[in-house]
Amino acid sequence: MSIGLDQIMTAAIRHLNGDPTASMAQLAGAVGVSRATLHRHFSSREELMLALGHRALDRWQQAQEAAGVTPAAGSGDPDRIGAALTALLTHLVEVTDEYGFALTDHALAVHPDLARRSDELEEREIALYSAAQRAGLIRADLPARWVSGTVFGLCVAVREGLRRGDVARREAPRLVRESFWHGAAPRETT
Amino acid sequence: MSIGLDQIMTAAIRHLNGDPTASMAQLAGAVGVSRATLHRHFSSREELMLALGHRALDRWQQAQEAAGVTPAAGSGDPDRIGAALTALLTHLVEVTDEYGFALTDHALAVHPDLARRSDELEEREIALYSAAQRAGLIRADLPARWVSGTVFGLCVAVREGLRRGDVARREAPRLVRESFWHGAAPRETT
DNA sequence: ATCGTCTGAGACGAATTTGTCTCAAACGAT
DNA sequence: ATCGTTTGAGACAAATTCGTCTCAGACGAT
Repeated sequence: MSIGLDQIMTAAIRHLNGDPTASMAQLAGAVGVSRATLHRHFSSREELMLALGHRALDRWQQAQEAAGVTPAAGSGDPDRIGAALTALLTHLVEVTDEYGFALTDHALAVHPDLARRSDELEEREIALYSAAQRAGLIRADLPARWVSGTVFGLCVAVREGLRRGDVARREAPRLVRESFWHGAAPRETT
Repeated sequence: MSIGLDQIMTAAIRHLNGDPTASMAQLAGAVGVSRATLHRHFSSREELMLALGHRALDRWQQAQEAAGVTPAAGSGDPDRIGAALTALLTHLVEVTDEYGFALTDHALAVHPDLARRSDELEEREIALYSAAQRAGLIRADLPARWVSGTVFGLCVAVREGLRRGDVARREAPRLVRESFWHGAAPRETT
């Protein structure tokens, strides 16, 4: 069996998180495999990036499913929607930690298949934010699409913070949650 | 005089905002100039990118100065600090609109000079956020450095929103302001 | 021990990009 | 009209990356 696809992809992603422009040779080295072997698994660089992109989207999708995004949005139940939102944010932080480079990599955003899937996943989240607005959990004076954008922005912020060591991994979920819900203004202390 | 450096850089940045991996030939075409002429002004690609990076940082610095970031932080006056924060957010949105690609471009982040300047500018903003915390304008249970990160994240969100047409240009400042200060939770209606 | 499979090392050509160079044409100022 | 400057077009070599290929060695199963 030698080496598994998963190990290759995992190591490649880890390396790409640090250097998004790494060549196939660099990636092979980082994986601990010869360039020839890397090409035996992924016949071209684009194929590798496509696979990595799909993997990142898989994880994103799993995060949504684990949080019960779509069922919660359809239920209209404020409690379920609130729970789904909280769970989603936590899961998204984890995905960001693993697949951070995918957030801003241009090559991925350009690929039609990935873009389509990404849009699809985003729409599901927007549906959740819309449902949350109807349930009174999220303010209605911000477009749900923009709310989705702020979550994306917070993920980028987490990625940067983790990369530079400014943010402790165990603190990240709380920071995102607090910033997402309440921003930077002081809480109204009762 | 023929063509000015400013025009070249402006056109190059505009094009790089859409395609961050554009080659010198593509940039020359976008500028409306031959590749030879582009090389007469910037002897290498790295030199061009360095100049563009410095230009983006210039604009960022101008935004800070126009908002009076450092003086406000030093004054300790809550009113001045609050005004500086509001002004800063507005100016940052403008800079993001013009130099969005610089937010996430890897080549720029890697350059030592640019990284140093960027860190310096960020520290000034963090000083403002710290001062705002001491003045009670920003909650103290979030690290000032993280608050700076959220602003960065909101800028990335604005860039994406503008690029995809999800966010109207004139709406952007309000969205950023609201999200930064109060997040997505419904405002406590009095 | 042998066979089949997988791997690493490396050579190879193709394609792209970069930086340099030359030369002819266009342009403006005098 | 002429001179000096600037430009565009294109040729050129060098470097990098990519994808393919070959070949020898390592490995496990039988």
